[in-house]
Amino acid sequence: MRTRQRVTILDVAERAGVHAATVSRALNVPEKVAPETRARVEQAVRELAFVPNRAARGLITGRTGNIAVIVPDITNPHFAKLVRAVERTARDAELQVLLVDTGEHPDEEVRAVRTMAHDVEGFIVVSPRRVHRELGSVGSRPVIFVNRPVRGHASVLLRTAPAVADAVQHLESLGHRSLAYLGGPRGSWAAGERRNAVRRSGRVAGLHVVELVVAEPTFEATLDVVPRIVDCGASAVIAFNDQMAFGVISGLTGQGMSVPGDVSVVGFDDVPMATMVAPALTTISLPVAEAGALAVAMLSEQPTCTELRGELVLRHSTGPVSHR
Amino acid sequence: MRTRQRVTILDVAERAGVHAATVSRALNVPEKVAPETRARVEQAVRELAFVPNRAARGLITGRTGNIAVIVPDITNPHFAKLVRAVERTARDAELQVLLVDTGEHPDEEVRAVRTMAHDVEGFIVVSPRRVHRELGSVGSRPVIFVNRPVRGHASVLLRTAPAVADAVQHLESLGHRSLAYLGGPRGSWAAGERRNAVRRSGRVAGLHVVELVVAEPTFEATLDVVPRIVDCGASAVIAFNDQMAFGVISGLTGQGMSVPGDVSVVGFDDVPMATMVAPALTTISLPVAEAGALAVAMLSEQPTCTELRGELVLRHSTGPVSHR
DNA sequence: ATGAAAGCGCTAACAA
DNA sequence: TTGTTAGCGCTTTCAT
Repeated sequence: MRTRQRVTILDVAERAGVHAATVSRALNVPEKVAPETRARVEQAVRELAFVPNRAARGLITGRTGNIAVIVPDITNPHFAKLVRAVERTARDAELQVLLVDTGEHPDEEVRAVRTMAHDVEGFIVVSPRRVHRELGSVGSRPVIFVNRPVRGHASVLLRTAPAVADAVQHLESLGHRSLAYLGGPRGSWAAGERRNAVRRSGRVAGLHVVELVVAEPTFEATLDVVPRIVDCGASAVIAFNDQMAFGVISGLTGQGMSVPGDVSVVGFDDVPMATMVAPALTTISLPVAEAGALAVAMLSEQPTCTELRGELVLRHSTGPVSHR
Repeated sequence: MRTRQRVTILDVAERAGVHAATVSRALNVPEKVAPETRARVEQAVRELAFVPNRAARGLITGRTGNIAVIVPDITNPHFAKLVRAVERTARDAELQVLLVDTGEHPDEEVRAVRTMAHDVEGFIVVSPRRVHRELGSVGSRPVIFVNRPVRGHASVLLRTAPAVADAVQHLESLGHRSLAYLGGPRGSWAAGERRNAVRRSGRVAGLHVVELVVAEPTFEATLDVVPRIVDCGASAVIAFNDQMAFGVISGLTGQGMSVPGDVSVVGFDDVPMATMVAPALTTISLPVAEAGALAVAMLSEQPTCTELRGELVLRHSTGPVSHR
């Protein structure tokens, strides 16, 4: 027992004394309707508080007015920031956004793209891990990948190499000669890019770089690896993300060491908490909001691969090397 | 130039050698179609990877398969957690979720409810601030309010009174006699509920309670108010949320005071960072995920007002009063 | 148990 | 410039 829509284009047409098609034109191609008629239609629309049914419109035009954004975990401030930018930009373009949180589960991405293909004009997929090969080819809808280059598809990449070079340079100038790098998850494009950047910059700056593997890119998992940082004798640490950097600081201070007194720490992302902890975190800030806005814009353009770059933000978790 | 949908119910019908109506039945009311026919249809569906067009279906049934969730700021971990629960629960019910981030802007709520009424089966509105009176009455779609009771509408409320009583009791037993309460935003239901709870519990426990007003419920704004905490001589602080509690800790330690050595601090929400800071934050944890799941379920029920309760989580930002 | 036909609300050819 | 008509993909009476 469905209730019919309250006010349709026919009601507006009747009230304005014109045909439904004229109402449609007045709304979509106003320049093709006489000013006077248009005014009558517009008034009727206002009086009846008419809102066009997007589903009906989409059925014939193929344009649904929706886009989908697929993220691994909306609870992560990094992704939340991106989604926020996407939503804002989309709204300005009169698009609605469907959110999918995959819970880091790649299969869920495929399912979502499959089932939502009819309902959206495009997908923005943030998929740190390797994507299902099927993903790109499902449906005729454009897919923009964030931080993941995919052959034949558009993507926006957040490059950190220059900022990493700055960070390493910064540490070198503070007298550090040995650096530990805590890597990100295997298969993550960002993890690869950052690792390469650290290696290369370390070589250029003449620093000794020790790479440490962490089970998960989380605060807790990082705690476990802190003893190994101490063992390897590095006086500075770069961590794959801010949560991990917090873990390093927490673990170190828990052992009676001081940051940046004994060890300097650098993160990636610049999450809000970076300014709230003591010491405030030196980190590489990523233009996530720009990336989100850009992704929405790219939905209606030729597929390209665009790059944005992060930058080093100096705060108080880095300082001169200690000579003990 | 629209591209027609690749595979429609007609394609399936043709392949299965039946009428489109039969395919529709096989999919929606399988018991009304012969087992053998059903099997043929199901196979055709699989072979063609047919996915029904929800817009077309919704046009006739009135059920769009979408719900909308409206939050003030997805970037806030508190709301992100709720949205995540909503999305998960919705997916299990084969619903898609449209996300709206109002940026704390009440007008945006009204706009969203207006324009999306056709596209969704219901709204979940998280609106700490007072809602536009118009909001509830727009459209025939159900609206579930989170942390905001609205006459004639369903809501799910997160009660903290019992947990607050526990917290105050806890502080009292640690020897505290004077307590500062940092309130939340005016007009927020949660702010009112928490303030009343603190007042009442303070009275019951025989504590002196000083209420302090903070311009915004943020880390930065809280920093400004820290001197007044020190002035009023309270040995314990309860803050409206965890960000503010972090601000108190940061401001206090910045002045050379220690937490919990000199002052004990309690927050609300139990955001992930609560366990990552030093000292780990004693806070009142809210069942946000449950609230989100419940809200989705309530969408298809009679409007009621359900209450969930938070609970005190003891960590290390509270301790015995110092006698100096 | 299945088919035929109408129609949800809207847009887009084509006429007038 | 406006009206007429057809039809997007699907469900749902009503027949059979």
